[in-house]
Amino acid sequence: MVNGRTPSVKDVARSAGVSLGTVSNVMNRPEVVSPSTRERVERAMAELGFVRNESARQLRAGTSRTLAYVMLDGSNPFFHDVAQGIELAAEEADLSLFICNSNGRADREEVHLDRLMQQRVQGILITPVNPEAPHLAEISRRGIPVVIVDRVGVGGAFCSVAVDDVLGGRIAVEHLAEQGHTRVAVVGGPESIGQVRERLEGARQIWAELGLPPDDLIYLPTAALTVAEGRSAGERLAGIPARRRPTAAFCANDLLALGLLQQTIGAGLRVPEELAIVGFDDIEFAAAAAVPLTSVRQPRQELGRAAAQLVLDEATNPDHHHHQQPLFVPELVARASTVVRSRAY
Amino acid sequence: MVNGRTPSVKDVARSAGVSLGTVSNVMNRPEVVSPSTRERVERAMAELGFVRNESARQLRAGTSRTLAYVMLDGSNPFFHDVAQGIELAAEEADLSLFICNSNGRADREEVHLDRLMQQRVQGILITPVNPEAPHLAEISRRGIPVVIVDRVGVGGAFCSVAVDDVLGGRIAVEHLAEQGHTRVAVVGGPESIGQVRERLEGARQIWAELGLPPDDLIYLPTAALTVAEGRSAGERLAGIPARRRPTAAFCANDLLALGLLQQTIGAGLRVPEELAIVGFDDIEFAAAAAVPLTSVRQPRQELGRAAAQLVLDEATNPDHHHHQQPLFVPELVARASTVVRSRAY
DNA sequence: TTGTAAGCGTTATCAC
DNA sequence: GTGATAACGCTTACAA
Repeated sequence: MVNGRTPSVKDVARSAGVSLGTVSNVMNRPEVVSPSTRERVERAMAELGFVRNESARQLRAGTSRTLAYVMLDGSNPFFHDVAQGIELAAEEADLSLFICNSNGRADREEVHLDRLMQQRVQGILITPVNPEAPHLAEISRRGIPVVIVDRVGVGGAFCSVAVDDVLGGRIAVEHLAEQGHTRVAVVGGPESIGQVRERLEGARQIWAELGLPPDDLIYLPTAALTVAEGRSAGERLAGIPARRRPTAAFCANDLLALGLLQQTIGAGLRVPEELAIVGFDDIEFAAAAAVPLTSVRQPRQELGRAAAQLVLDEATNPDHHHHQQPLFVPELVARASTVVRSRAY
Repeated sequence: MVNGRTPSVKDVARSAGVSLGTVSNVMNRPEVVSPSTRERVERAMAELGFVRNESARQLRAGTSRTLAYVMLDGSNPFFHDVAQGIELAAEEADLSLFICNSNGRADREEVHLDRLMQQRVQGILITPVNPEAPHLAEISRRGIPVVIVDRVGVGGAFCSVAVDDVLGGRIAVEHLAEQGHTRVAVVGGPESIGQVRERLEGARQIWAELGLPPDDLIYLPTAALTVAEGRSAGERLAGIPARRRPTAAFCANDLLALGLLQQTIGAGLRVPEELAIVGFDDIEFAAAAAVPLTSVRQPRQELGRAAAQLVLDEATNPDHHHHQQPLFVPELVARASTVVRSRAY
């Protein structure tokens, strides 16, 4: 603290009896300054409590040290796990991570993106409300690397990291069919969400391939991917006459599945004996449910980590030209909500 | 885009045929520039795709437009709800929010705080690993407002926003006593976490006041506040001989309670008939459990919002001198995990 | 109402 | 190995 002001390189230089450039060298290329002066400078820094001003650094250097992730739904732990993976990768690259949450609203998303551009972040990771929204392309055109997370960018306009959602829907329903179910509900919505669309599509595909009658795959649409909507779907399910009622349900995500599970058990039905349930994402709370939930596992942290690596490559590697769109393979984790005897978590 | 470079105020000025200062005025004090020039400038900005450089702004203006929150545990939804409350308040003040996660590790916390100081954030909200750590006081001394969230700052050194944890422990155990329980387990740890210490202390206080024998309040320590530790506590509980076994448990947070609930139901016991369970925090997943969980509710978003207001007050109000430490009153939300008939969510 | 110019704290390019 | 010095893009007096 120098005279009420927070100390600058200039103050450090004066206090250490060296020039301003030397102080900068100590911070940015320590190998170029002699050990003795370096030590003197470092002591001065410590004494004055010098903290480098990142704005000035960034302005001069023209390069920021932060990445950003714009989440789609902050109340879904899935996205926090993704964020955690990004954070790990960012940490390794010695970068800070800005986490924002659009809460599924396009206008909030735009506000956040706007701010991030002003901050000149080094790259933006985003699970977008709509991957085709023009502002995303616009940002990319400005030279800020954009990577779509948990969704495939359209037309190869961006790098993206995602899981094969269609395949995910297939293995979920295939698993139910293997358990002998011949009337299955698919629960999810709104279909404006791409992930939902594809998971449901996968379910329908495999159902047809298995030669099962289309009418026995019953679609229960929901207004959102939330626990509450899962409960409401459960009530609708209960309203179906017993001989037409599905014996199993595939939910487009774990939040829905948890809600459905709660409603079902609360109504006195046994899971999986009277209703088997499969979720999607495999968040931690899926395994922690009273009846541990079978779920289609996404490699949550890995998704984030891979996305961060892609964005860094695009930011720093001059011959990053063709956008990459790796698709991870989802994996079914069978637990007690579909398998009668197993108590495995 | 000018010449491959991202356009600056200078470019806008030239393109609009005005001076650089006028462009700045359009952004910062539009009322001072005539409508016609303003419109001309705005058109030029749009045409060039001008985006203000926040680093430069911050460097010159000496004031940053971001707040930061350092969470204690990113895998606990409670903290995300707090963060959401902060974000709402930040949004209203037109500020960005940096979210970091120390994951309970002091070293990660320091790294984050260091970065935040370099960014010259306007204020730091933190649920610290240890509120007495010297680096917190150090930051505060430098003039960056620090507000402790979900914990009371020691010795009035900081503003803080928290819930009365002792009271929370009291109402939880009082509720169990009212339901007729006379042997109760308290589950939680490590005691190095202040919140845990106080919640357990409240439980012991009321137990003594009710005149119940100390030996009938059985402490089951845990190594962390996680679902897995809750399960493990459940196993230990099951190992207690039936006539000594508690008929109810108070868990220091909902994650533990959820784990305990799962283990208990998985072992074939009925909740609440054979074991009643109370959690703490009232995260969304508490209400969503198969047997909806009774919990001590913290006003999660409100906590964040209040903390943000405090930090802003400290940052902008010159006569913010005495640190405020509002204590919110926790509230018991009774659900099916303790109350036999109720199916209320 | 508009224009001019002096920095903000840092980095990087040169001479020394 | 070290020390001046010119930017970086913006805000804000102050002058016109």
